[in-house]
Amino acid sequence: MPELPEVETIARGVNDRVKGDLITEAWFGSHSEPFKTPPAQQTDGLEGRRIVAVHRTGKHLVCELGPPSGAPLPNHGSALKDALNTPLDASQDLPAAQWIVHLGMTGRLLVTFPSNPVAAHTHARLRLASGRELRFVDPRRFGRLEFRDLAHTAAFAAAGADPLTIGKDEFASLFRGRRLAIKAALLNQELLTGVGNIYADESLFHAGIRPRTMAGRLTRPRLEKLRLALCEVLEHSIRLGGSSVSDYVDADGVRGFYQLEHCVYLRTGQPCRCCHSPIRRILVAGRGTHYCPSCQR
DNA sequence: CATTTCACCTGGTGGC
DNA sequence: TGCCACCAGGTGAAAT
Repeated sequence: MPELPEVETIARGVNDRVKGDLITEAWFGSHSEPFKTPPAQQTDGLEGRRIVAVHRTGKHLVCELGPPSGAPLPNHGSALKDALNTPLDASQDLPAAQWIVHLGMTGRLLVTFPSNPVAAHTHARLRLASGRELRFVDPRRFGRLEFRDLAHTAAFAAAGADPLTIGKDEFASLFRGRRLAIKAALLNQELLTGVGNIYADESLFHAGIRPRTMAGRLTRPRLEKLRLALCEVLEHSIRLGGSSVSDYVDADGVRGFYQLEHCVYLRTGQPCRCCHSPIRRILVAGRGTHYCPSCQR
């Protein structure tokens, strides 16, 4: 289940490998679910565009694309860097389109080569001028692919705030007056983007907060403790390449290691790493939720 | 309007 | 061994 650290890891890996590359050919599968923009429209939009950069916004991967074909090829290093750093007046250097990838539950964005065997449930293949191929694979098809032409559409923007950059006051105000469990609030992407089941459970453990605690009843010091725990957990996980609990892999197909650091997630019945009480599993907002009955009050 | 529930999918699990 | 009911969870639509 790709959440913020997994998506950040993939974004960095994909960016390192395809930044500056040219999309020569786009192929899409026939299942309708993954396409927020119709496949034909994505093909038309993507072919002939250069990938300026790939980054993460919440749980979304955003590929910033240059103008359609014919754009002069900058020599990879300096000219591209200039294009990224140039202020708003040089409009032809601005990203002219975006390809937005949401991985859902089981999605993968992989950088391989056309000769490599195509995995089952591959829904998109982008051939690149370098000889590489960018592939989107998603067995459950909860993921989404969207193309935005910035000449006609606004740039992608997340509804919620990024937990890594949000300040103390803004964080506290997100939960004021809310009459739902703090766990449910953490999962709400309109409040915070990027937090899913793993990091909600882990951050609540590190903050010593019960998942069912009413969000609006938490004191400011406890909310600040939660914000800091969330930052630490997310940053630590990014350093370890994310959590591989089911089938998550990065852009190169490599697993992460943060699952080894989990204190509560999927540790039902196992002793708490802190006090040795058995970890409990309950249902909150319809989702499996793990916590330590003694460390979290 | 805020909150809760459910459907969307497939692969993995466990019962028989 | 094989078949099948059941569950997982991110998101958005529908229900409360």
